[in-house]
Amino acid sequence: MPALDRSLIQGLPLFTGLQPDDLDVILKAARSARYPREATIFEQEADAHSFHLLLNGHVRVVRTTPGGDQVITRYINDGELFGIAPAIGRKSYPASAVAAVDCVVLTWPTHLWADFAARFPAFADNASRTVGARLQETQARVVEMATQQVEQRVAQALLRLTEQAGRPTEDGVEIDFPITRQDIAEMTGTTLHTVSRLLSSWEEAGFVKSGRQKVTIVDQEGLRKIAENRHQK
Amino acid sequence: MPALDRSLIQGLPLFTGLQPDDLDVILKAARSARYPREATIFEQEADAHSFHLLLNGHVRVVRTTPGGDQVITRYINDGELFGIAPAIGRKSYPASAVAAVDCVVLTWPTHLWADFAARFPAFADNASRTVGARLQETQARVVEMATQQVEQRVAQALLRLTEQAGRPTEDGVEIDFPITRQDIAEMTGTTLHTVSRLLSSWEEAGFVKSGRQKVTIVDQEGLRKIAENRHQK
DNA sequence: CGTTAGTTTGATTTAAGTCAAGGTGCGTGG
DNA sequence: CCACGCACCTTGACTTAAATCAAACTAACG
Repeated sequence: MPALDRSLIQGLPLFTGLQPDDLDVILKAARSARYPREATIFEQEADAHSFHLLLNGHVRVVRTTPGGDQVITRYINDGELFGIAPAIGRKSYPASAVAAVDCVVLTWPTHLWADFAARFPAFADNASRTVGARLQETQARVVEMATQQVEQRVAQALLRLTEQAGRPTEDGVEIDFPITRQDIAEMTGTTLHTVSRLLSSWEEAGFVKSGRQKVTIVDQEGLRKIAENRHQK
Repeated sequence: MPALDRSLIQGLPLFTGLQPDDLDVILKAARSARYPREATIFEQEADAHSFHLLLNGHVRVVRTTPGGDQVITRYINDGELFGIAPAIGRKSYPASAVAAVDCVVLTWPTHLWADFAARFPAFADNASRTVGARLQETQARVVEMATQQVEQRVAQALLRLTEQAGRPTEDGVEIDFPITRQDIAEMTGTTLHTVSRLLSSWEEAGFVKSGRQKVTIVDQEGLRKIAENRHQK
């Protein structure tokens, strides 16, 4: 196995403040793996033996309820940590992680988390900032779910996706991985039917273009008006 | 001003693993204050100059949306940190904190967070576990909002409140601070009318007793059946 | 080229919000 | 100490957003 090169990770926010030597130490302990589209990286409730960093690709984090409903907790993008349950004292993963496209992932055994945190304060710091940021985001989402209508939530979700995973095309900004109506429904707490109707009507109004597992935002400002409930009905 | 005694905080999970001397150092930097019922401890969007520990009482954390809707993010109970925005790299508070009853609060200037974290690894660790736990909780709440009906969410909210702030009485377990129908609505993303109707029907069924700003859970198991959607309609 | 996963759209139902009006317990000021 | 007023609570009637039910269409993949 060729050694992993530190250039893979040295630009990442997670590792700012670390010495090149530190990166090498960290990388030496990592295992890298590829996951094809739709492969499961880890399973909800499974023993949390590892934590992960997404080098390349997009990962869907999904919680399944006892009743069988699924909710997409978040999408993980290039350079982000995921499956960090162990870091916050959990024995098992609270959600499953599935590759939305072919992915390259670095993986470390859980017990190294504490080592890294102790040895590299900047790492501990950055990681804790990551968790903090996710808490903020998640709380914002609770507020959204509590106060906004489906239409606004779906518009907001699309805007966030374009920010995090948008790829400019001639028509506008396309979400850079395959995403179904069902996926969008699971992100926003609605049904695929409602999402389909919304996309149809937005397509008619010229805000988006969409097809099978594909959404392109044509008019961000227009969508933002919907998200903020400032548009003409 | 009399020095704060370390016995005030030494039993708290937040400080496990710290030496008595460490506690003294930490306490020496704290300012303690009392807040009467309904007093604002800090305001959303305000400059986050301090972080806080609730010694005694109950604090409501509330987010207000641009549209003026309010959502109760969480209740803080004895011994918990709050207003730790600075810890996760925020400049301003993302929510307001209001005393639900008369409260005693320890307060430190924000800049000490980094000092404490650097000087007392156990503190950094415990705090980071706290943030992690809140992330878990908040994500669970998103799932709830996305998949459960109002009835189940309200039942669940009451069960959580009794766990965190229940006081046994002859009738059952009473929530240990004044709480309105509106408050419960703001915790669960519904309206005071719907909460009122639910409480009325549960009172009739013998699951709860409630009055002005007061709720007592009489039959936890019964409520749990509702929360998990296992009850006879 | 057939099968299946994903999508669309119409019709109907329903959970919960909104609108409206009174009722009631409690703290305050006279 | 009492009564006045306000904050909180209840309940009925109606409306509506979004779910559910149902069916057909279509793109991609093997």
